[in-house]
Amino acid sequence: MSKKKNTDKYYRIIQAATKMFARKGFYKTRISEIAMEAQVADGTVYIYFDNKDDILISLFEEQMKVVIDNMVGQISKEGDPAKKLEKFALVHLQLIEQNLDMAEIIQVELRQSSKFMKEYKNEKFAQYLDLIGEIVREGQEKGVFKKDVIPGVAKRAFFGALDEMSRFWVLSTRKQYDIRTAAKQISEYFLNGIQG
Amino acid sequence: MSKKKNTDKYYRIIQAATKMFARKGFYKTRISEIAMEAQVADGTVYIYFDNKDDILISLFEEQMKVVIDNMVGQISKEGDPAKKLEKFALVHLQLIEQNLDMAEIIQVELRQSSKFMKEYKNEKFAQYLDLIGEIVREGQEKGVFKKDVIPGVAKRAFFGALDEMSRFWVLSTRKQYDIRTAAKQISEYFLNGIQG
Amino acid sequence: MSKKKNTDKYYRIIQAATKMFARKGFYKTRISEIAMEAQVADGTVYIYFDNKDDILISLFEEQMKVVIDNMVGQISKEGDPAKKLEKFALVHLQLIEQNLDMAEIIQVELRQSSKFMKEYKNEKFAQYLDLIGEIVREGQEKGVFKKDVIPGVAKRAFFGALDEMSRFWVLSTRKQYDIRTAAKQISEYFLNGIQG
Amino acid sequence: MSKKKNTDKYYRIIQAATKMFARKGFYKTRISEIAMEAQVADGTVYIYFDNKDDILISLFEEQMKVVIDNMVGQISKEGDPAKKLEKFALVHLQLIEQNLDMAEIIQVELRQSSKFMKEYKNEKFAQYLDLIGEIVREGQEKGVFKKDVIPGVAKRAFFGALDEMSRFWVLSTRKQYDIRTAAKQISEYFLNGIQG
DNA sequence: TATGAATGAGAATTCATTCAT
DNA sequence: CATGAATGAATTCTCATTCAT
Repeated sequence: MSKKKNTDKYYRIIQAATKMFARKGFYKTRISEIAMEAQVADGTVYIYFDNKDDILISLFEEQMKVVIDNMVGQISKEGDPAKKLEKFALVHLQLIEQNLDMAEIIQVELRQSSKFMKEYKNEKFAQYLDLIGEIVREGQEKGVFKKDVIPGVAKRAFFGALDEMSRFWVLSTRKQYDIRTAAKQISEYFLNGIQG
Repeated sequence: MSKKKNTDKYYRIIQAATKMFARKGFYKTRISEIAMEAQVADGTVYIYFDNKDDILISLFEEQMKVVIDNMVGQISKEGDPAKKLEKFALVHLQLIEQNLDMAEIIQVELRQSSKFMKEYKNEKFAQYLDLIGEIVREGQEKGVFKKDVIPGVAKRAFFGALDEMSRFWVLSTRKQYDIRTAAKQISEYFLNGIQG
Repeated sequence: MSKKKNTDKYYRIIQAATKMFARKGFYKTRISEIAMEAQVADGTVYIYFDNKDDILISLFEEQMKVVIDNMVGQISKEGDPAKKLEKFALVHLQLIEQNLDMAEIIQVELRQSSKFMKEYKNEKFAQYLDLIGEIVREGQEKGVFKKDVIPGVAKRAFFGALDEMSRFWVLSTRKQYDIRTAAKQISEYFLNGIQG
Repeated sequence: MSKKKNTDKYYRIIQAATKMFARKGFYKTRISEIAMEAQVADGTVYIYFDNKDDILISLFEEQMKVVIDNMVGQISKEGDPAKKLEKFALVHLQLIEQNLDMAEIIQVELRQSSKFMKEYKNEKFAQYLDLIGEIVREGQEKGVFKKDVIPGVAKRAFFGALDEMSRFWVLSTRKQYDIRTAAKQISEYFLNGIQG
């Protein structure tokens, strides 16, 4: 009964679910709507996924794989930790912009994951967050970041700042600031503060 | 037909819902569970609220009123914008700590609000966010914050940093850092950056 | 626990119920609506009536008392059975016209009585119907009506003709025929037939 | 989303609903009872019908289609308008007798239709009534019915007479008159009157 | 008597999931 | 593999009725 992956229909369902979850939310989205959007029968969804929860998790992990790989590739090109943080901010916001539906799901639906799926340990997200933690640690080792900065706090603060910014992006219809500006601002705050 | 407010039962239901929504999430919480927790009959819930959505909204607005008043009072005691930001961070995390259930609902359930309640304009949240925006603007006017900081970005970045931090708090069972430390760290990043 | 009758509130509730049942139907009418219309509290309704069914029955019997007395009085003025039938038709339609709400309840809601109130024997209605039966019998005895007419069939046929006519009246917004015309036509059909 | 018709289950549900509505009335009948009677799951009912109202309407229209076709066929065999009326009376009562459940629903439940279904325009019934109106008009044209008879009144009077008669039939447990007698009597009243 | 807040049994409807074809 | 009709458990909300004040 193991589910088939990496097939055309599997991805069509993932795509359809991404779209529908983003539009209507996880709970308000019907399996039949996903099936219709994916142009398959309702029952077919259950050939590829165990249940509704499984669609959400799969969708998330599938995309985070890509996102993390992408991010790791981009960051590793930079040597300087400060540049790496700047790059992270930019790439993060760009990824959001390129995949608004996915971004909305991560921000809105997946927050609930701890509630509705007790067993789901969101490792992919921890991994993503740690990319920031690693940069901070590296900066401290190289002596360019303050020693008293706590990486576990800093990574959350930095990610949170980006995340809140992107929520605004996702939800607002007309974008007031361009991505480069926002990314630049946020990394600047973190690196040098707003105090002048 | 207008619903009774400011009565004992009204607040008992709000309390019960806060607890249950935090534990099980909005969708997984049954009206009957809220009623039982509040020690009223199922039908009684509908004397005080229009429907399940109304409970969530009411609960949120009721608490935000208190939170905003509280925060405004605390900040106004400080004269220096930098001190105000520090204070905001500390008070925010303290409020979270004192009301973990409410915090969880705001962070997890209310994010969905834009999905399941198209009409609900979350003005209280915008108001709260603007408290930060105002501090930033004030700091710029006083010449203590950099001129090129965009208040609309900074307020989100700062709130996001605190919010992500507190999510970690809310969700993790054992607290690794104390609140004062976290608040101090985050405001320090924003004021002076992590670069040293 | 016997219910008080013949009081101001009792009649106000009867009036309110008549209006609401006619507008919305028995099942769709809420006790609270009747109470509001009667300007009494919900609980007060139960001081005067046992339950919702009891309101419908009381309302019906209360009005039929008046209707039957009225009809008996009017008919007894006529000596000729044919004239009596004519009179019956006219008075019936006039009563309907004067009390459209009541008419609607009799025609629509009370038809259901045998369904929702197994125990309710609609004696008042049988009594009303028998007024016609009596006229027929009298006419036969006097030798003015055909001997082979079965009074039990004739009374139903005559009443049914009037009733269907008045349903049309009650339900249609603009009246196409005046009452005297309709009453005259119907009694004419019965007395002399449409064949000519 | 469009409902399936003309399937085995569709008709089984119609049959079950006809039976239950006739026995207990529309409001007192539970969907679960209809489902059980039809030997399908509760949810299955909603595959074939939008809601409870829709069952009642569908049931009625489905049967009226048959009744009207049947009646038209029978009447057209007669040439003489008087014979046609006689035939109408007989066939109407026979149809009632053959389908007591349906008859009860039409007489009792559907009277409420104008109340609980504001939008439902009972066209099938108007059509049925007009069969009588047409016969009357035809009779007048052929010079066998009086000129001053108003077809719109006569059709209601004739139908009402039959309808009231059949209500008696439907509701009474033991039948006192046979159908042919009743039909003969009623059409005789209309054609030649009871006056002799 | 009169009130109206509270009750809680009850019912329509939904929708994730299954499984015969 | 794919289908989609069928299932039936589950849940919100209603409203007649009660009863403490």
